[in-house]
Amino acid sequence: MTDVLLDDLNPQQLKAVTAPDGQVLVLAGPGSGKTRVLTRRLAYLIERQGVSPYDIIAVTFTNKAAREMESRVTYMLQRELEGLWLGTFHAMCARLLRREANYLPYKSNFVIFDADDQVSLVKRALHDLNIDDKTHRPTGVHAAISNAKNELQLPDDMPRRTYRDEVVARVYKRYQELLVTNNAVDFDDLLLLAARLLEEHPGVAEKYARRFRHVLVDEFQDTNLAQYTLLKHLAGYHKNIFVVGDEDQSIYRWRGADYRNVQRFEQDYPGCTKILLEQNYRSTQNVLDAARQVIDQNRNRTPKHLFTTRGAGNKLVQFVGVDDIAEAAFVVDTVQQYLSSGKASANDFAVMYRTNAQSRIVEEAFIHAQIPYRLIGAQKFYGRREVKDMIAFLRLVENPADEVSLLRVVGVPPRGIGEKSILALQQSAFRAGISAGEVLLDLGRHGQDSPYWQEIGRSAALLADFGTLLNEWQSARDQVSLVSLFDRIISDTGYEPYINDQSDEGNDRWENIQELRRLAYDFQEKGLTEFLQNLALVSDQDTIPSATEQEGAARPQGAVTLLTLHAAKGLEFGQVFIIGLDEGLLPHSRSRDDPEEMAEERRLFYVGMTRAKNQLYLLRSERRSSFGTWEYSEPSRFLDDIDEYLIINQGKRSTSRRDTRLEDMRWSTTTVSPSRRTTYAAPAEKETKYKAGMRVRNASWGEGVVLESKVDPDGEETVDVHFESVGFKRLLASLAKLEIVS
DNA sequence: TCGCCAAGACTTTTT
DNA sequence: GTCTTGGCGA
Repeated sequence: MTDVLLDDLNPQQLKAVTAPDGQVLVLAGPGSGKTRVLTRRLAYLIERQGVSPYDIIAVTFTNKAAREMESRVTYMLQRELEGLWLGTFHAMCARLLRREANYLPYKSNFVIFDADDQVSLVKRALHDLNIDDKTHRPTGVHAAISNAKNELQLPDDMPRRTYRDEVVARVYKRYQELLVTNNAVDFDDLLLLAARLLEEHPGVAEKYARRFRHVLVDEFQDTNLAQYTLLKHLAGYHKNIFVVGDEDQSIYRWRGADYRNVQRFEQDYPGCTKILLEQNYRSTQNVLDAARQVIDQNRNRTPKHLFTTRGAGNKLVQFVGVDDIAEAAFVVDTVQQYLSSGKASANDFAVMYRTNAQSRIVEEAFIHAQIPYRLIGAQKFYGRREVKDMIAFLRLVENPADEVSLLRVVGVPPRGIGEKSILALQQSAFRAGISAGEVLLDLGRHGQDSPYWQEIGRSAALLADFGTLLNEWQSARDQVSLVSLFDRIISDTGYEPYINDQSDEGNDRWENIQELRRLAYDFQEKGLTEFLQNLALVSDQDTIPSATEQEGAARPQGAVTLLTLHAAKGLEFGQVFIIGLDEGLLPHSRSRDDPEEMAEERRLFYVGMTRAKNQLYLLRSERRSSFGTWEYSEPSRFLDDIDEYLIINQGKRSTSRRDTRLEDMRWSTTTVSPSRRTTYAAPAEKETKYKAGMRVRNASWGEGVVLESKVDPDGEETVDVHFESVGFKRLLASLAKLEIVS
């Protein structure tokens, strides 16, 4: 009798999945089956313990994790999970707050402000308080407010030890007032308001605590105080809380995450069951050993001994480029070698870096080599101006009080409404004690009969026109589908000709609008409110296809993934390149003076290393371009922690800038054929450069014997070599840099 | 009111 | 080097 739910679990996993009621702390090393344990636990509770999905809440940090968990459990149990609360912390809090909005100064259809909105609101607050935004930069003040919120502090709770504190507290207060008038909450508010709601209204807290017989939490090490408090309340009655995490993978300290919540958990629940998952199913032992040598330098953690049955595997490869271009060239050449030998497909590779700025040079190198790649993060889609415009229109329809959105689109496309008109509108709204949006709607409805028409004066007609549009959209919202509303807005505003000037960029912008429209299509039934919430709470992170999605026929050859170390958490790749292992970059210079920050940099490196299944490449370069000049750096201190016997040093290579420029010129010609890929190739002679029996040397694999060499019609020479170190390899002569020994 | 141009800032990570 | 912001002229 087989048991699909439990049979394939190792003893520790089994113990976790089938743990009795109470508090369970699962410390799961990288690749130890953390997600599997969590999903099986959920399935186990429902299927074997007879717990109704309605009585369970499961929280994650990303939408992707939530989706994956849901689909796996649904598949496993072959049933829908009616009533289950499963989603990100932010989404679960939004759901709670919308339900309990009568306890809050918000209407239940509040909108969620993203980072940009938040900063512009801080700007507004600074302006209102006559504070100079040069000495107190909006982003900095916002960060301080955000930190306070993560610590559950309201303006009056904040310490005021310096003048700066004083300013921040005042701005925070004003900022919060503005949010209320906009009927908007920010990311941090979702957590803060939910936590405080439960704290201040025991009746509400009890309602949810009684309902949720089981609380499940993913990535527990990344919780902040607000989240921890929230969980405590949610699990306050039944006290069945199952958390999974790994202190060593806590990389969101700057967002308020406190890995010590793991220790706090043990103190708060002395009777909790603690389970360590140490068997790794992902990497080779060499990768694990190296990663352990790095992470063992950190203190205040539960030591783990990760092991695998996969064997030692290859050693790590280290490479030092003379500059960042050589560094990128090494990555691309190496990938190229794998691809042409057919040993791997492009989606087996990932290039990871500390800062987004590092991606550009790697991107260029991949473009030149014509290897498809996929860039994760860096605000690719949702940060686009046209996308934000459209979202702002929709948000305005949903919530006319949203002045940030109103100001964004009132003059888009230009319709004769400028600074003066806006000021008149705002003053009029202020006098009437209502929002600017409401004044606009009234102007639209009543035209010259509106009480505001007179006092606004000259621009009233233009404002009224826009108000009319807004009114029409609002009624369309209730009558037609979301996508129809979307189309209405575009045609009413003449948005298409405005952004699409038929240039490449214009078409690109229009494409983005179409993409957003496709997303709206998925919310035809759920409606505008849900759509907007989803837009606010998804990130580009969530666009990373999961392993199962990747295997689909959609991408036959796949693409190399380029992503930050932060974005890499939870993913795995056959071959991983970590670039920029320089002091100042990894660890980042901003972390130099703070031991806690430094420890986090180390964890970040650890997270990156443990993404590798088969091969890990560690790269740095002696100098890299920054702003236009060269910056020189020392090797990262983290490299010193890895024993030499685990590393093969590939030495240096000097792909000079001149080479790349030459490449540029070739690629800019009009025709691009696949054979052009071989620009590095030796002169097109039919004769092979390498002959069977020759002894050759290669920087990575040392010496070997040529077995066979052939030139294809493109002039590309393929050499088969048997190396003493690694055995048979098929190489492109143009890329392999083989040196003839005899 | 709008669009263009120049100066300045920017690079840590993001739900 | 590139993107954003702000100032100025039409």
